[in-house]
Amino acid sequence: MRALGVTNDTALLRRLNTRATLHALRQGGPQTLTQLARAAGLSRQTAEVALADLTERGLAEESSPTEGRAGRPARRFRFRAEAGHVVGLDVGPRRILAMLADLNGDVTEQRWLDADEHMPAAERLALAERAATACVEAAGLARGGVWAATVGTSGVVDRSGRVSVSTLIPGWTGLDLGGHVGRWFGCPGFAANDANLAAVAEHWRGSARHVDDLVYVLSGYRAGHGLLLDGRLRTGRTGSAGELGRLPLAGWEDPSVVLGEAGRDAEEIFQAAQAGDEQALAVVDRLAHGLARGASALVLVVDPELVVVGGGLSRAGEPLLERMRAHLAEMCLNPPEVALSTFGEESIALGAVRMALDHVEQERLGL
Amino acid sequence: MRALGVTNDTALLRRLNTRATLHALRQGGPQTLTQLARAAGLSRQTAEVALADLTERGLAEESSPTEGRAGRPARRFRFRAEAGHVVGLDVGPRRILAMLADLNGDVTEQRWLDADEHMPAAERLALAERAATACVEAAGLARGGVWAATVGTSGVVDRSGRVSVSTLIPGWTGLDLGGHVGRWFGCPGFAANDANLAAVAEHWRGSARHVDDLVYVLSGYRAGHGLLLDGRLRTGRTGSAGELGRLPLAGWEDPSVVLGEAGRDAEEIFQAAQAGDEQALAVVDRLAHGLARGASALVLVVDPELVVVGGGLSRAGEPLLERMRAHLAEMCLNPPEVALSTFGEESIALGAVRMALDHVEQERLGL
DNA sequence: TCCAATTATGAGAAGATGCGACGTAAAGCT
DNA sequence: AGCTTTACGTCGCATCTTCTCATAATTGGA
Repeated sequence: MRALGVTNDTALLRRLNTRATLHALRQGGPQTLTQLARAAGLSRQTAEVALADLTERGLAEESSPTEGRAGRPARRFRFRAEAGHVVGLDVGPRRILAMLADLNGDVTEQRWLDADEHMPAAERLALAERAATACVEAAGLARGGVWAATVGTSGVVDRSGRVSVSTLIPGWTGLDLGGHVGRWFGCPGFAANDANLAAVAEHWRGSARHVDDLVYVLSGYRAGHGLLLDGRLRTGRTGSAGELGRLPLAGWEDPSVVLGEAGRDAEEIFQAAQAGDEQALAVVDRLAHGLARGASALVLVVDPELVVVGGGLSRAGEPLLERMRAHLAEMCLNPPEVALSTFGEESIALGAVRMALDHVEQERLGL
Repeated sequence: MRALGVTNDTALLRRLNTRATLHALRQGGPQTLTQLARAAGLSRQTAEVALADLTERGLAEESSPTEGRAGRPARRFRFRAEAGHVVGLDVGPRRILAMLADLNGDVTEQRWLDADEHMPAAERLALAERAATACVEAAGLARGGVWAATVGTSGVVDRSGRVSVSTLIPGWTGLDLGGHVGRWFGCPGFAANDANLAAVAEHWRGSARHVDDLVYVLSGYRAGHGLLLDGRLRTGRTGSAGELGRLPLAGWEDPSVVLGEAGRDAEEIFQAAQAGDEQALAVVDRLAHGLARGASALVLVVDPELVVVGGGLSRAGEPLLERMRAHLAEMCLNPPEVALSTFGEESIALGAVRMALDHVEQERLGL
């Protein structure tokens, strides 16, 4: 029970109202003083004071004085999204993606780099740093221009940003990933599980925009489940929430085995299935069954509104979804909606950006 | 995004400070003005104003003027827990328990009534109302003295307090349980799943007091799982979170079948197991295995800190826990702690009390 | 070109709240 | 009875918000 009796003087009011003004400014784009005051639920004078404060902190700026309407031209303000930036990284077994985004979360730079599955940890880290600094330099940011950074990776990542279990990436287990990335830019650094970050991205701007309880199924080469409840990430005590590896689910089939038995290239099967090929559809059905088995455990446990399917198998598209819906309907009392991931391969880095922004908004913007 | 720009004037400060004062008053018991001010982080004057407000609302009272210390006697204030009451009910297939509690959550009246498994819904409801009103009348409460009421029952209960699925109680499906109990006392009425309420009770005052992420396993005649994350109940979109009934878990055994095969009375087996009887221990191990199977799904999905075991099988005590720990350790990467329920048969009604209090604290006390 | 209409600004007054300081009251102790 | 101790109560001041009203800067039409 904190945040109650810390400083309930008028300074708190001021902070609250500045926060409300900043929120209104970020939500509604460039606005006049009067519009901002109305949006924030404040008087014009109060909004003005708040904006003076924000301007001094570099977060707001008075912009183009007017546009063609009757009456005295209104003062317009805009949010200075370029006042700070965050870095989001996806460090996978085979590829690395770095993104640089401004305070609006708009991605201004991004770099893909290829990695090797067997690459040692130090080399992979160096590659990730190169991808990230390339973005930062391309944007011409000064030292201290990165306010927070987050890495997403496969494996179990604990609250402190340390990888506690990683089976896919050599030398990864025990690595303080969050600490490393923070040191690169002299800013707070975080790390999280890839499926969890993908879930965050979908909730932020993707298929799960209007949903607060969702399960993300990362299928394919990297597998895992992400869990968002009440709009917040659930990683569990040790960060291993959603790691179903050892749950003895009856009748589960490994996707790679299924695809192996099919004897055709995955992409080929997916296209054939979308064209209506019976044999390919049967393969997709078996894949869907496997995904639904895993997802059903999460669905039965948390009863979410939506299941978002991402990762390699999601390239099978609508036929896969349709079969997953059917299988989930058999396995669950109240089957949730099922949707495809919006962002595909970029979702993990995008979720990392969002997580870094969460920190910035809370700590530096005081939101 | 609300609660930002609603009324950020000084009245908000006042509400916040009154809230802080009330919080300090409830936490620390009867205290002097100065102590209260310090605990709430306010000046004495501000605390005084807040207390005047609370006194007017009947929530605080100036009590015994002094005790034997040097100096001018301090004014002492106490929280008037008797200003309001809540009702918590446990309506099960065979028994009904009603509790009346004051604003501190202290149970002042309680009544058990026997029901029959085959009793029609209307009759069961009438019995529940009788149990509850008996408590209210015994306490001599005036009309309007009950500020909120909650019922716990087996089955799936949705957010609105309606029973959407009930297999154990005839006529229960579709019943607006929350609405009924609210109408009895002319107050807000709520209903929730029994295992969930038991989890709430354990988190409130039981084995899970110091833990915010927990899974409650209600074992035995009534089965189910309760889920608390971040200290808050997770019921899911439709209220069916934790209903694993249709999860195809390999190697799961029905407890009643296990006990049936054992050929002895359950109570007898539990006692023998606690005395070290090998055969009885084997039965307990099979039961523990079944419970752990179900619990493991929840544990793997949400990675909680603690699993609390309640319900009939929990009477097997420490041997059951010990076996569950062993089985969970096999099934989970990071096995959580396992503990026995503190409250036994009263946990559901107690959780109902707590849920009613949650509503009262939020809506009537403005906490 | 000038004037009315329109819209927003800017300054001042009033109301509410919180806090620090200082004098005062009420007890115990010698 | 007087001193010490502890807490009370009042006063004044600072902060913050809102309301009001006069003023400024445009547009559009006569």
